[in-house]
Amino acid sequence: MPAAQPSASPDDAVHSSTLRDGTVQLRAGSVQEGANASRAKGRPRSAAADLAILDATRETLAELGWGGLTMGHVASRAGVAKTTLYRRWPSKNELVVDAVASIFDELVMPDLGSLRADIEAVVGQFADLLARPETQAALLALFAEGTRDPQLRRRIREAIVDPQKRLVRQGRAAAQARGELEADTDTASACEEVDIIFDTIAGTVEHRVLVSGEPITPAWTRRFIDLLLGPLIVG
Amino acid sequence: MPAAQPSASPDDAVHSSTLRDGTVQLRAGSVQEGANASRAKGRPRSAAADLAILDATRETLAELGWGGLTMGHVASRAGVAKTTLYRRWPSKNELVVDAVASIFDELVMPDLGSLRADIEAVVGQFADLLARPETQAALLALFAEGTRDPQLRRRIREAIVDPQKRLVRQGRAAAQARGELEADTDTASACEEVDIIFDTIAGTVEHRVLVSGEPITPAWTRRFIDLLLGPLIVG
DNA sequence: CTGCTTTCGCTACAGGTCGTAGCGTAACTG
DNA sequence: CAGTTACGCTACGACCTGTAGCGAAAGCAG
Repeated sequence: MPAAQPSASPDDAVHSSTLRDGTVQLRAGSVQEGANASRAKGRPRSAAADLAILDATRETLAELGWGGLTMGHVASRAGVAKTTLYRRWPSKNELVVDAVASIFDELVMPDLGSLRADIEAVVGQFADLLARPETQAALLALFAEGTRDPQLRRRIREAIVDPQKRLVRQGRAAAQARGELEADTDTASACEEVDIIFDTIAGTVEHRVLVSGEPITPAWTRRFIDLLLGPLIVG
Repeated sequence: MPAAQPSASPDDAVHSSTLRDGTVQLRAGSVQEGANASRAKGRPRSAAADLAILDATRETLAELGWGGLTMGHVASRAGVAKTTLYRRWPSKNELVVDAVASIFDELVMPDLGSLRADIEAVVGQFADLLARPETQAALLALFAEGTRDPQLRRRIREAIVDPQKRLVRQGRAAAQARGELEADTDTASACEEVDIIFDTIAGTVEHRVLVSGEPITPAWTRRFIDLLLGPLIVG
């Protein structure tokens, strides 16, 4: 269990989330402003090193894939000592989660005036994302590790999966406002609906691209949406 | 690229499938019975060792997961020298493909009298399969490696993915015979339809179980099928 | 400016895995 | 019997992991 110390270090929360304890700390001025509880005593960590490491991780991932990604390799590529990596991330998995999570933030729900057009646009964005080498190499490898390590799976869900469910919620809300979808009856049922739709779209596109290895063409997207948009349309 | 030589050895085809050439040979008495073309000169390979290795692979996979699976570990567990593994499989990936492929052969299309019931049954079988530790540990890890190695991806498709499309074809044919689905207009379009349906069902269930980490309940299955069975039903 | 604290890069290390090579032996064929 | 091939064993070099110790650098408090 080599991951013990870094979570005790005060600034693990710098990269947006928890390591193993449940607490999430925002950066900013911590609890009391003047006090600076346990921060800012000695030499501060180099923010430039953080960025260089994450960039080097993404680049190496794209070139050599998951198996070729070595902590030593990333370190030398980032112009940083290997020990510096281990001071920030306890293992390769955690590093890659942080390096990859940001990629998915570029997905947006456009609101193009119809549910079909909205889904088509998001599927297209997602397909483009999955076509990139670093995403391809990282995503399934992360998911695979997640099946073994519940802690890691939780982190993946918090950092990558769950945030993207906003797309489904936004798309549903827009379609409901247009009258394309019925309004929600109860909240719990709506949540399950969101989960199902998300698993369906994400799972199908991932399976198509990453497993079957076939590209996402506009024609395919149309047929896929034909399959989905049966019982959902109200009129 | 250490995987070059073993494929030259004459009996790589012994384990049920191809290594890198496209040919698939069953074991049994090979092509001509008396002739034994290029086989049977020296000491034959132990079939018991093959089975022991594949069993040991599945067991180790279930216990230690992909990361914990070591060639040396598998060898000693199977009561076999490590070199014997490398004489048969060029790498861990290839070994695991063979060890896992057979698991999926147990899926069957039941023909229960309605399309909904058929899908429900197959989804249930698939969910049970994905709940097993060795499947969980292996499947995503294999897919992940496949994104890096086109050769391996082809093997995975041939050994694991494509064979299961029979389920979709059988289910569609049965539903068409019952009049639940329209008959196919042209063959190419039907093939694409099969691909889409397969990616959708497999991808969604995998995403639900392996990524979201939520169980497949009967209620979930019903809602998922509600989502699918819109435009497909003819009446 | 002088301590105090923490991070930095560097080197070295033990432990483990990979995949191969060489050896003597076992099994099977003609 | 000789010839051929697989077998188990041992050893090996190369690589990666994650940690430890060192001197130096970078901030902050007084």
